[in-house]
Amino acid sequence: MPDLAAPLIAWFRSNARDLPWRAPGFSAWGTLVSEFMLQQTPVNRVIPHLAAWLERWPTPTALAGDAPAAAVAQWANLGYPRRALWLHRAAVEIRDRHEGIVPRRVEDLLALTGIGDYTARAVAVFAYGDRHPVVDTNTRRVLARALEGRSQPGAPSKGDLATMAALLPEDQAEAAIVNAAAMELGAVVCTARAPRCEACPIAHACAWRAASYPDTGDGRRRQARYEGSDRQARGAILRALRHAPTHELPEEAVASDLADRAQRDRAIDSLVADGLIEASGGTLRLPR
DNA sequence: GATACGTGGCT
DNA sequence: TAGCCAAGTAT
Repeated sequence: MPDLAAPLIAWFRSNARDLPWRAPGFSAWGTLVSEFMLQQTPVNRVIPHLAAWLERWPTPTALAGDAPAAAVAQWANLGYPRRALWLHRAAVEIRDRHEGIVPRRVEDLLALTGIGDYTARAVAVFAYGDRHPVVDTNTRRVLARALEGRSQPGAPSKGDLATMAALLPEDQAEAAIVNAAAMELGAVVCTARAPRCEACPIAHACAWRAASYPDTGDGRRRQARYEGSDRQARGAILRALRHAPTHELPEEAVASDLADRAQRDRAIDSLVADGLIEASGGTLRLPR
């Protein structure tokens, strides 16, 4: 296997974006919050929301002491609002089980609500400097191309972690950089749509390039249509509640513009089931 | 393992 | 413009 670590490290040292969570002294809590926000939301949309969030809640305990409603409202238009609820739950768990300190062990991080294989290792590596493989969608695409000669990765699997682990240098600090560099490369050079191979530090060792860029992107499912969907209806209801003075509104006033009554009721029921809203006496509100 | 889950920018 | 895409997780 070619040594990808050395060129990745060199490239990252001179090309890494100046992102807030890479600033020296950025807290583990800040890293955790940033990773929650970055779960499926683009970097540029996260940055201003992250700053506002940390100003309001500088510690897990501060967030845990506030109502879930405050978290869901502050989440604004970042998307997938259940992440706000999960982040609040994680803060409560950190306060109650870890004395208010973001845990360092992957096992403990995985036990927190809303944290999976990616986020647990991202916090352990980027906040605490420990040596673990960190694999996100960018890294999976980079590895699929460089090592397998495929244009897109296959389904996520535990094997991804083993593959990345095999590329990491022994040195802890360098291993962390390789993890970050693989993600960064996928985000800005080895992109899904129009990769900039002329700027790639590992192009010389890339199996996809050597194979003349075959299109192996078969079998990819299309994202469901959003316009007119139940998800859009949920979003409209939540947006109305976020903007309401006390985060509550009469059920009849919520999303009255939703033409499909059955769809509105479905959306309300599913939001209640998810814990994102509460319903009682004809009133809808964000969770207290 | 497939599916549900927001929102907005880009092509 | 309709579709693609974005630092995933839980069920």
